[in-house]
Amino acid sequence: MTTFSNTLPRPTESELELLRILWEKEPATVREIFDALNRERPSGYTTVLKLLQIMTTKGLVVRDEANRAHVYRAAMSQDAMQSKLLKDLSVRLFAGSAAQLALHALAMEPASESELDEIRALLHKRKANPGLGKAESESHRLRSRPA
Amino acid sequence: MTTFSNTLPRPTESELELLRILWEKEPATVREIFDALNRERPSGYTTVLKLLQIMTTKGLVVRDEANRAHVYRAAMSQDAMQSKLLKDLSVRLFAGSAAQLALHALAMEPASESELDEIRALLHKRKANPGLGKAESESHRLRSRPA
DNA sequence: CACAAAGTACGAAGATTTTCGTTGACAATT
DNA sequence: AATTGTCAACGAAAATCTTCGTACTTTGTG
Repeated sequence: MTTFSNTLPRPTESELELLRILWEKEPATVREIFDALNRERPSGYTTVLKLLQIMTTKGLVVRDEANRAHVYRAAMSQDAMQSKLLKDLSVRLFAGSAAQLALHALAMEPASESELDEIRALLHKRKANPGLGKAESESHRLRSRPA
Repeated sequence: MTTFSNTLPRPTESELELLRILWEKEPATVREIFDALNRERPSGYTTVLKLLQIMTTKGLVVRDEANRAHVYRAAMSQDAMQSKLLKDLSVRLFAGSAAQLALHALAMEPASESELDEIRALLHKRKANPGLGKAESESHRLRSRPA
């Protein structure tokens, strides 16, 4: 097979759309994904198929070819992808500060009580244990810059 | 006159790069932006110029043509753009929940004490006055990953 | 005035993304 | 076996993004 880069490329707009569906319904066939997508917006079957093929070569999804109708899965969990893209956006738009990003996001929209509680809990843990990210999987730690 | 759409398009990768410089230095001429960009990465003068022209037609920047060297400004403040793109990402990746997004971002990277304080203050205000944001939609499934 | 410097406008090539038509393989049904 | 329906593979067109060369214009200097 082609050489593996351990860093998956950033999904494009449409690719992300399919990933969203996949995370919801995986594992899924092209037909299933196609149907789900068309509940949101019109699109052709082969369009979805082609995209999934491209995403396969990019490593964004993996497929099981055992049966005639191939079965697809996302290669990266939604959680991991969220981290990845957030980090990306924080660099591009918030000078690398995820905290600034978070603050902005919080100010933007009301949160439910349970969500607020979760955040409070996180802040508590943070206070006791500052500088502890959740970078458990593949993500490396950032040096905290001069405060 | 060209018809005005009140919603600006999402800036592309390179466009965002120029916007970042603009927010820092605006108002600025092409030369100034070009110089600043080349402190980060190599690029041609006309490349920057062309991009700015495109961004002008898109409405992402506005320019003052009074003098020979046109002077550019971002059409949208950094703050507004941050909100816009964050909202966008929350829809595309977090089922519309900016709070979930914020939570994820917080968990990702250590924040400074002052930033944490800011967040605490915001949470306080939120508690006293819930539903202060824009949308009151309820869409969330909470998930705290196994620590 | 002629020349050089600095600027904008234009066009176009290359890369990537998005979309879909067509083809051929396989399977189920008659 | 012939017909009909489903599917993956392929190629290619259309749209968008990225980059830069070339040409023309304006300003300042001798």
